[in-house]
Amino acid sequence: MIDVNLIRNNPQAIRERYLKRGKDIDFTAFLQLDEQRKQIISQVEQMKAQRNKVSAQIPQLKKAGQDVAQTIAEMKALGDEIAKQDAELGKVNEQIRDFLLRLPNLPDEDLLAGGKENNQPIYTYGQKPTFDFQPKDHVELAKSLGLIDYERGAKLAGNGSWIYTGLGARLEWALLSYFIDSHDQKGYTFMLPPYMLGYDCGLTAGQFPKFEDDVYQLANAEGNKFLLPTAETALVNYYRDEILAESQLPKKFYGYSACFRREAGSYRSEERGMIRGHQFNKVELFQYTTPEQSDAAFEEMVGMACGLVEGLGLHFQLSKLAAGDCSDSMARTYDIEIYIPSMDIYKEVSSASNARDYQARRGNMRYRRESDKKLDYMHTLNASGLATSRVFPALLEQFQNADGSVTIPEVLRKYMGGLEKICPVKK
RNA sequence: GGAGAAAUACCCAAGAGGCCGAAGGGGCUCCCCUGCUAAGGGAGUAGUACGAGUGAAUCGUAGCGAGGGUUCAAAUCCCUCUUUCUCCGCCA
Repeated sequence: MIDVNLIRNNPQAIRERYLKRGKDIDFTAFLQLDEQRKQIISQVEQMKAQRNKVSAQIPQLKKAGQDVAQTIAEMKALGDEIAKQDAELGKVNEQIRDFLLRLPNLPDEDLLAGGKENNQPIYTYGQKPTFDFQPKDHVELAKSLGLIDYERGAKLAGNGSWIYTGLGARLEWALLSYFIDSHDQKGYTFMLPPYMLGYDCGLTAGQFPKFEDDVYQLANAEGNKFLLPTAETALVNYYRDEILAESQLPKKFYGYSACFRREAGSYRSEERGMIRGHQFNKVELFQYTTPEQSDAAFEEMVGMACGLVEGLGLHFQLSKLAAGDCSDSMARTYDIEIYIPSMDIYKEVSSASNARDYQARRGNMRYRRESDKKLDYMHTLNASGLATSRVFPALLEQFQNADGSVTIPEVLRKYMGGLEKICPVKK
């Protein structure tokens, strides 16, 4: 949610900032509603003040032995009018709230306008691997090495599901362990959140009400629960409706969770195997900061995510996303795109974003400033660190050898009993 | 899943339709006394959101877990929900 005053003060300027996202938003009707709201509030509060005043007098009049029937009748009428106006106000407020909740975040000023085509690669690590043999894609590799069972995954849970088996499970787990150890060394606190979250979590994160269909809703759970699409959705709600002291910030967390996404209507046919599934593993970095701290925090988190991929020795590029390609809740996003040889494209394994105060406003998460003791909204930031299930296929493809084996990166070996190489299984 | 109890300000806690924005403690802040890591006395201590006003002050409205309802008037009565605790059952 953005600051309403921005719209009140200069709707044209805000409209222009949204145009960078490719969204033309007309605030005329909203501003009328906003005026209407103020009018009703003034009226209804005057009436309530009157009612409070007279109600306080009634017991005194009674004590004095006066007849209060007439006064009570008047107050009854006033009460009815108040109820009517309150209902009207409720409706207006609801419309205002809905409008604001559906507004995306304002993109940072320095972002290029437009969509994907205007994303800018700003850093590259390593280079495209070259093979003096016919390289396999990750699906073939995972099968021949006995790491993934796609068929039985589909048998159990349908298209878009797979099962890690044996060394495949070990490798996935090794990646997670590597990420976890790295983040812990940087002073981030490990969190394991619930996977089933209440509706308000989605509201704060910015997924709801606009993108309710992107997640799995739990039909017979108590309350309005859904399966989290990322640990961010949980972590961003940790301090919902709370006020922290400035000295407590920044708060640095990372969480692991399986992530569940419907991916309805996705490009699954061109994305074989584990590139896009309904369930995948991801470690997520998260920070709560003051506005002054958030730029530095963003750089730190991008750096950590890049560091992980570099530690694995995988070729990737870092892209600064154009305004229209940032997700709705985010003011700026950098993607780490890892190279997938079989597709000859770069695929996102990490998305680092600064939401600024957008999520904090939705979740009412504030801090008290030292300087003037006033309350202000925190900034929230997140970065995948990393999506294991995207790194896995890139790793298989980039580190495959002519004999069909895959070399395990140095940093993962201690998590796999020192194993250096995974070799094809004999049938 | 079944039965019961509870939710009040930073913390503990009173409160049972109007005199309650809320007694009393504790803590914290300031002041006095004393004088020196003790004790005593006094004062202050909802924060917040919204509206009006404005450099400010100030006024109003909401707010006793949340949301509804009854009433001229609700912390107080009624309904729904959430959370916590105790007991039983079941289970990793």
